[in-house]
Amino acid sequence: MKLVSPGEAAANTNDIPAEAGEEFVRIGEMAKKYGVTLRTLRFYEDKGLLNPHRDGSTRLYTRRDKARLKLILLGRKVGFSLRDVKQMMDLYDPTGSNTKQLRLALDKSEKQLARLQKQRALIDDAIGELSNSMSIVRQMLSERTATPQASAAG
Amino acid sequence: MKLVSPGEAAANTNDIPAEAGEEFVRIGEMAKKYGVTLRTLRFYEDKGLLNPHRDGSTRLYTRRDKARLKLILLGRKVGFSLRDVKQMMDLYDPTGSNTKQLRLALDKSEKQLARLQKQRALIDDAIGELSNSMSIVRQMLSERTATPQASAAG
DNA sequence: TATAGGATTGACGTAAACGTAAAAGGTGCG
DNA sequence: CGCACCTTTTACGTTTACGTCAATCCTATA
Repeated sequence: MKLVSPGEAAANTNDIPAEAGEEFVRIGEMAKKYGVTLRTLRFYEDKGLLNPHRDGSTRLYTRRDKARLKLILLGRKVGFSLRDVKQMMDLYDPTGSNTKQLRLALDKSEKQLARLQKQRALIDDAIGELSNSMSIVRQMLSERTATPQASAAG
Repeated sequence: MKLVSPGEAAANTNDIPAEAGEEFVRIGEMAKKYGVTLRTLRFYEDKGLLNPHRDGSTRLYTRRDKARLKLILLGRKVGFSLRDVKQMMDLYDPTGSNTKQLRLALDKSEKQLARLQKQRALIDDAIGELSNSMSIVRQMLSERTATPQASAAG
């Protein structure tokens, strides 16, 4: 059932050669492993962020895809758009020093950091205003609740 | 040109009676005054958040509309959706104590406060991860930049 | 063989808050 | 008179990251 059943790697209908460490997983497992939906994985592929192999029409993900997905998820976590992530990933060259990629990443990161800090400021601001309003509302409510003492009760 | 020109309120083509304090402004002024676009004001009206009077087809905003708009903008600032804002506003009753309205507002505010705090936590998290990644990238870049010392320069 | 469980592609739907274009009417000024 | 400027309504477009069918296919299993 599972292509990467723990310990066994033979007697499979598919022709996938279990060449030392070449572990393929299908979309369902991949999704569970990283806590995303199938739709998400297909979407990322559609956007050019992933490029799983195919067995016929079935997607097969290798550890390369896993590494890429990890990067995507990290990128999303820190607030990059998928476009940004793709732009950075597209610069990756396994044969070079990737200086350009690193510089772009650093550049984008600095900007993103600034955005995050601004966002935090906005949120702090909002929290302040909201707390303020809440205390006022509480005040108004307590006035409506605790005054039947002076006026005629009822 | 302006319906509420400073000091003068007569000699106007429109039949708007300048009855003590009843100041009407048209959409353009209203927009400038609160830093929103015309589209925004029409949109809010379409969503039932505003109900300006009409002179024929021309919208005329009174201070009541201004008060409502202020509330809307405050709501948006603290992160409420327009639906939330409307829901709270719709409970307003000028003849009652508005206890229900206040309770709803307080309830929504508590939830929103929780959301904001969660958001802040996420952002702090993101800032942490991002800073982390950045220092790593900087490290990698400095290794690529500062090593022509050992290898042949170039 | 029937059935359940995965997998595929395609394509419309969703959320929020407007942006923007189009086509037209009203108004004051020179 | 004519033009600039403001306003109107209608309605599709934008953004981002998927959700949610729908129809179909393949495969392992009882």
